[in-house]
Amino acid sequence: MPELPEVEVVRRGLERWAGGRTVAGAQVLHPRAVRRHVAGAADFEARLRGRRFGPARRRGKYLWLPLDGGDSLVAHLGMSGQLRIQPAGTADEKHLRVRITFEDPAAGELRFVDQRTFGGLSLHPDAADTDCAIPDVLAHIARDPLDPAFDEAAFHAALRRSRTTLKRALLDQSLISGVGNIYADEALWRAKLHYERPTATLNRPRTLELLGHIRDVMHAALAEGGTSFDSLYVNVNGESGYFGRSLDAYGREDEPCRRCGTPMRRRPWMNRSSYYCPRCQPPPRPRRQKPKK
DNA sequence: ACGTTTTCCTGAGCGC
DNA sequence: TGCGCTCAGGAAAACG
Repeated sequence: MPELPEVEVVRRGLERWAGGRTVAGAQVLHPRAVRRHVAGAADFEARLRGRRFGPARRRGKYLWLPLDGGDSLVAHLGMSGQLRIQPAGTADEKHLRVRITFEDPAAGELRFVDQRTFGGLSLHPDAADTDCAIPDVLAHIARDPLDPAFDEAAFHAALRRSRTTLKRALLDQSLISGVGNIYADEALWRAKLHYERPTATLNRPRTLELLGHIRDVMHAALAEGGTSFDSLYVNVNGESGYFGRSLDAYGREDEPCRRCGTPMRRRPWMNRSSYYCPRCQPPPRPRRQKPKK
């Protein structure tokens, strides 16, 4: 389950191993892996041939490689996606979905491997109305907290304006991108905030503190060289990262809170789970709807 | 227009 | 041994 730091590691790997190279051919082995390329697998393959990759870019968990001529190859790893550079002739992975070969085959081929096929590749033109070059399909994705241009004031204003709850807001890609279930729980634990706290109750310093914790937990992951929760994630060099040792909240049901020792809790939340410390992160007092007599 | 729910997909893990 | 069930996850479509 790659989160933003893992995706950043993949970006760096793509930049080093695919940037500047020219595509010899592309082979789609599973149509679902290119389902977001609406013109279809054959079109995807045809339009990649002969194109040269520019420097790899990222926003949130989306990756893209600009192509000479204007479009970009957009990638999302989903839950189980991997991008790997493999020597030509290496046995196909069981869940190999797309293979991209280059005009300099000695430097290896690019493979998209994805067991659960939530991820995928597609080609898109750049958005016309943005100051920075970004594929049109990503124009609605907010900047991520590691982006120097992330607008903290606008994020705080959005929290104040909205009537939603904290974790929902953290996972809302139009407000802030790149925060997944794991790091949302980690950052909320660090900030001692409950996941169902109404966003409008945060004052500015509290919002900034929460953003600081999000960045801290992501930087910590990056410092470990890109991390992951299980072996499904592999970076472009085929090395798997692991951040499990550093998790303070996610997956720690019934284990003692590392701050106060209280057993951590897990609660069902939006068809998944939220982990929190009931003492450090007390639930918000239910808003009184109508004063009962 | 907004917030919420459902959907997509596969394999690991579990109870029986 | 194997069946059927639950769970995991991001993001977009569908729903209210």
